[in-house]
Amino acid sequence: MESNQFIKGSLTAIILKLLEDNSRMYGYEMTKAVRELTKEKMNITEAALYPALHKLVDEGLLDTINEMVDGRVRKYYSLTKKGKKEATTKIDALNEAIASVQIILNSKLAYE
Amino acid sequence: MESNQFIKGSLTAIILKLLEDNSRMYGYEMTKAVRELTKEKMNITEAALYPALHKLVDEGLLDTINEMVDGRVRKYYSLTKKGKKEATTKIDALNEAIASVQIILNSKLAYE
DNA sequence: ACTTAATACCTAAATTTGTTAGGTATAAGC
DNA sequence: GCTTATACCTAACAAATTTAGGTATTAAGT
Repeated sequence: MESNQFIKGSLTAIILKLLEDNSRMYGYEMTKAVRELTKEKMNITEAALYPALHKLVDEGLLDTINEMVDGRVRKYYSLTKKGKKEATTKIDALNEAIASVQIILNSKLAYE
Repeated sequence: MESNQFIKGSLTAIILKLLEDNSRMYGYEMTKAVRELTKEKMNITEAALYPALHKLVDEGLLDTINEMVDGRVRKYYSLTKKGKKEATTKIDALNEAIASVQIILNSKLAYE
């Protein structure tokens, strides 16, 4: 997995989508989920993920609950009410952006 | 057009795709082409475009030729041999990245 | 007992990329 | 003479991600 440079800015939407479908997840679980779902094609690094999660908490889009599991702390994230609205907005926006990119990528663009 | 934050990193691939289809284009023309093709949904600002073009020239992926048209200089860009190879690679990579994002965005992801 | 892999959290410095906010200059339309 | 469109550009800043670590527990292998 050389690079993720193509999905810059989409990380937030991906996090929100995961939490829209799962009600609660913890960070490490998200990285595994994305790797498995995309068959190792996409890897969300923890160094990118954790700051992104903290920012979403600061913005009031996510809540957290700590739970002890097997002697380790897990920090579960879930969408706030505001987060649920934002999830819809951000996911729609990303889908539209992708649609635009695909117009460019997947057509013969003899311009003018 | 509030923001392009979703397409970060894809600008290079878009430039290469435009030049793959058109053999030569100038910067201002690229911005117009993308706006028109995406029906104003995507806007590539000149401030993002020109530095990106210069970088691709520095990397040996693009050649330039200046031409006088109506008393103004136009700088036409075209793919070098190396640029043609990179175009294929980068476009494929972006398509795969998009496919991965779509797996996440467009399915019920009850994980675990 | 020791080491490695997996789980689970995290940060800091540096880089990359893009935005914001300009600047220059010519041509065309009113 | 003023505005819009064409056509190039840069510099300062902000945002997002990468690189490169760190800490700590549990499970598995030797």
